[in-house]
Amino acid sequence: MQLSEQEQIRREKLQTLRKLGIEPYPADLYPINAYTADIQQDCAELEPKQSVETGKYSEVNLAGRLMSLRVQGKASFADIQDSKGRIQLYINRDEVCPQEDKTLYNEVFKKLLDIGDFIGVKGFVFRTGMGELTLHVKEFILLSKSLKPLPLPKTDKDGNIYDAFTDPEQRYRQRYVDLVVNPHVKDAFVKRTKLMNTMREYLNEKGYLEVETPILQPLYGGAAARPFKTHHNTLDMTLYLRIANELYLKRLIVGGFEGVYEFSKDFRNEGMSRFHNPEFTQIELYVAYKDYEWMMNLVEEMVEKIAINLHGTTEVKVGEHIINFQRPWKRFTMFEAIEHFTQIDISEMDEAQLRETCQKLNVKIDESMGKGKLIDEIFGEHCEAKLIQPTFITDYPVEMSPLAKKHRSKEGLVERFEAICNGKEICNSFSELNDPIDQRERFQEQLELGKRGDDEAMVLDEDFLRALEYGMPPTAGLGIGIDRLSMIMTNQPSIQDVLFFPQMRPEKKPTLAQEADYVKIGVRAELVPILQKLGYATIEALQSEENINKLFNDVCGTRKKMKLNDVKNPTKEEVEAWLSND
RNA sequence: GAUUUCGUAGCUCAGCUGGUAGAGCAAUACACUUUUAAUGUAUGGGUCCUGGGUUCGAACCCCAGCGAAAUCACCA
Repeated sequence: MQLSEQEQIRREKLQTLRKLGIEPYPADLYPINAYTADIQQDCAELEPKQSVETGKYSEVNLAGRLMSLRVQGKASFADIQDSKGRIQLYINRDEVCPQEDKTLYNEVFKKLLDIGDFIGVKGFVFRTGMGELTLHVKEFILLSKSLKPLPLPKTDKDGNIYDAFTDPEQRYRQRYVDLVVNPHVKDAFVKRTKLMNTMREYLNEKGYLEVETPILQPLYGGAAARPFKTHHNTLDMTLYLRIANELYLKRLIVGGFEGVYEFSKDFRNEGMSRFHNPEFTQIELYVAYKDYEWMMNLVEEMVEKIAINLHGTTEVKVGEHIINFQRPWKRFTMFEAIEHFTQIDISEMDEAQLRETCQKLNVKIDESMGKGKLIDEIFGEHCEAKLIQPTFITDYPVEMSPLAKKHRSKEGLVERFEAICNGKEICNSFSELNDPIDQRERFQEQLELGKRGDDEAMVLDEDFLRALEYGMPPTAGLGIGIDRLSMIMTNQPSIQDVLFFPQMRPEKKPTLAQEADYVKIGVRAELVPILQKLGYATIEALQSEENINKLFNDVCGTRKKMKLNDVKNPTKEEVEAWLSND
């Protein structure tokens, strides 16, 4: 691998440090007694030019990454960044080097440290004449040397950011760098975890059990989606990565648990977009003896609580909108919503009339779509995006909800709701179908849809039906997309901003030849850097060079250019030998 | 999967009509004891994404490929 000039310089510094008897990667632990953010908070009242003389902040031990270095002769300023924030350091030559020998300051600090290095510092807190809260350093130690330069955004006093590290590809591929140089990125992830913790606490308090169910499933089910397929060697059988855990959690309700939930990584083999990652997280919750009306109240309460825990208020800014999660949320039946946005009442229509309506409304349809799918398309096309404030949509057509219980009073519908927020579904819930005979028929209808060409139709799960036949109590079920909800709660426009490591195409690695590969065809090891410099990164590239004279001249010229005076030029016969293929 | 846009130094980006590759930050050297986007002076740093083509000459025009983003389709 060709190193950039800056990377080479840092490697040389590494050697110089070792020569000075300083280990750049020491093994000992480093004791810490304070964090930058706490100092900023606790010493906010300190006046300019005043120091903390007693207590914790008169003897601070901090550790973190060096993020800025402003050398000013015998004194220097630097910024250190730890897990909680940043603080300025003041380093005076004669204080860190009280003896004659000033190497530690002049050489180690000024020349051998780089931005990105981890250091530990000891000192006291004071405020400079310029008003900056600062740690006056008495001692420092290198904890870990950084060999690659960080992309370094700068912020001026008005808060304008320059040279920000913004390229999405690099940010997602090298999230570690993104997190170091873009502090707000960290914030979104902290909020995401807080969101999940809020849910967990809320559900635990109600006495529901957090459980784990299989990710590798012999039959995938519980949702309409294409799965990932894998293979188990010993059993010699196909397994699927789960697309949902619904059917397993319901088996647990059959088994006698009153409430179970799982934060479940699910996998769907479909397109990617800023709303879709192949693996994503859902929470699913099932509670016995409840119905979907009850579940709606739970969702409202839980999500309102999340907003308050994360933001201290029910109002959350999302893009252009302020979304208010305060209870109660608006409720629409699906037919009401469609009528509200299109002025068309479709509640009494048959399939043919629905097709006609779709055409009138410019909704794209195809032959495989049944009645339920048609209604869903109209809703998706004309209603969903317009629902910004959290809204419950209730009572879905039975055809698109094969696991939901038939509506207690409305023919052709099921007891199901979704919560829509910022134009996107954030949860899906229903009174669970617990009539095993009805459930079998619904699976069979799915098989029919599959035959009509719907490649996301569900498969029939005999074991699940057997479980239902033993009896499942009336149950309310819920699924909430954690990633989607996190996007809203942290005001991020893309799912990749709430996933640490979003799925990406593999980085293309040019298959660079190793030194040994060059040596194998007769190149002296000391000449390898020259060939790499010339751009012959692979043996093939080298051997496909037809002009021996040119190669010979280039090598000799480059040797001179790189000032490799100790390296002997190859003879022309030598060069010729590299290119002969044997 | 389709369309559009983008790919130039470690980072952010200029680069005119095709004519020797540029800036700021970062790096290196020197100066500087409270600076803060520190400053001043000097220096080094490039597979212009890859491969073809057109041309006397390509970062620039054409074709193909790779990667990314946005929009759309499928989906949560």
